[in-house]
Amino acid sequence: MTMKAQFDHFNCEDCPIRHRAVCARCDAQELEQLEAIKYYRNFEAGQTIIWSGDQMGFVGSVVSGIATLTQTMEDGRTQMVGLLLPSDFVGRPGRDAAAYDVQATTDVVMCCFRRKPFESLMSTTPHIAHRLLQMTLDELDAAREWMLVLGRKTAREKIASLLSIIARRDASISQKGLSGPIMFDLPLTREAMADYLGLTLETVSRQISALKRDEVIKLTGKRHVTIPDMGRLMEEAGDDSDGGYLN
Amino acid sequence: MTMKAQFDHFNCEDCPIRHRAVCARCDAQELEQLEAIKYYRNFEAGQTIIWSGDQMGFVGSVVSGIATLTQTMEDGRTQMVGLLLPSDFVGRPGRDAAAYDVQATTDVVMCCFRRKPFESLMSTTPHIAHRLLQMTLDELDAAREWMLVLGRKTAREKIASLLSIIARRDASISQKGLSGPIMFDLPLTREAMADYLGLTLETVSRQISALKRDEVIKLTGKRHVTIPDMGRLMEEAGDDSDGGYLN
DNA sequence: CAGGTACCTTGACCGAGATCAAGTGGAAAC
DNA sequence: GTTTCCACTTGATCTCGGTCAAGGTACCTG
Repeated sequence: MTMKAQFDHFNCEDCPIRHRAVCARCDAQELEQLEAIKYYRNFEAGQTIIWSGDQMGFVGSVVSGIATLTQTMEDGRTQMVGLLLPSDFVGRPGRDAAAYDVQATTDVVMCCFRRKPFESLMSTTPHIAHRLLQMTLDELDAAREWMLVLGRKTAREKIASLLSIIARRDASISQKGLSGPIMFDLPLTREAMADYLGLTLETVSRQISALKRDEVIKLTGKRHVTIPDMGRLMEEAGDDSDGGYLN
Repeated sequence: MTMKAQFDHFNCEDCPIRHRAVCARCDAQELEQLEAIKYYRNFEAGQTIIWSGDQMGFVGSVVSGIATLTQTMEDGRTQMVGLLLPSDFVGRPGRDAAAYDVQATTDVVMCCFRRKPFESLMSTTPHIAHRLLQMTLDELDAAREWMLVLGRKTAREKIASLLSIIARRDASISQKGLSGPIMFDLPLTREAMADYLGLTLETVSRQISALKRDEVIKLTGKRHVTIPDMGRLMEEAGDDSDGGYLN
């Protein structure tokens, strides 16, 4: 309920995702054109932002909060296919109907662009199309890394992989680096983690307990995680722990 | 050994993937610029086209044959993360080192573009960038469908899903439609199917035998498949069998 | 404070798919 | 023709993670 009004409108110049979102490369004049077709929408934790199959009147960016992309089979089995963080893009230009459910896992603010005007803007300003291509290629890489997790990793490795992804993302946002202990809050319930990793929530819970018992992680409450040794966690994830590159 | 010379060079105008590849939208003048930086390369079945980590001097399109994108863990577990068919794009503009292994599963002809010139061409001709965005978005959708298969489907459903993907692709290339029996040759070994689906080759073999026993498919030899009833197969895959849309 | 609810943990048991092992079939090689 | 090899099949057994079930904990609300 609090502080929502501040998002009813603000300038692109002051936008917290200005330098990472689909508009990152736009110049002042292009931003102006975007401003003309944009509007903000707020969603509460748990709310469904888009239902699969819905007509898409808009595309847009996550400004703050975390949302999930999920696919559901007729019998109810669900698989998360995307985790949307601030600056991530929602929707597909040129597509009428949504292909996935989009749900807010925390309170979410979205910067929406009316779809048709956005599409024509895209065809005239290469900066937007080019940035969107770059972001889509990154997402494709992430999806492929995730496929290895889903197809070939054990439950323990899956949990360790998820934790290391979240840890790296947090480190990259907060600019803290990966040496020394890392702390963060899990933005997902056990069930959402299970849907992410192709597991059941019971298995997620058991493996988190096991990693805690083995001192790979520390837990404060149920959501606050401390990682004393990032290298150790990455070994558990089955990843090359040779430092690696920070995106 | 036979008939390779014909691919040493031919005109883009006569190219079998002219209307589907990254160059699909290019006009005559743009094609000319592409011609100047392109060359053909032939690979034999089983050959590795690109090793993960290699410097990428080129990007390109599969002209004919089938290749796979795979990721491998240190202990040897491998997961296929992409199946490359004629017209599919290989490589990522702007990236120096290959992220995945690319292997030819049949004899493959590639149309390669030297990377640096291709990148600068891309920034001047929106037709290429736009087509690449479209293809990347399609690949991302395919990857997400695949994530549902890997994370939530049973072994039997996985096999049925793979067969239905191949069947639909063949139908779309040969323009035969999906009513009536469908026939095709499996382009993958049991092991490659296992790597695709996150299974072992033994499980793949058993499930194929089971689908044959239950008359969902017919086998002639080990590779030639006949699908008497596509709706039945899609039920087995756990997909909505409501006809669906053909891409 | 009691009661409810949402989220999480833990235990007991079970089964789908992995693992280990042996055998088959067909095509190329000698 | 037989040897070899590779892709594949099938069987026996094991195990990881799923299923079912019973609490536990923190935070609401009345």
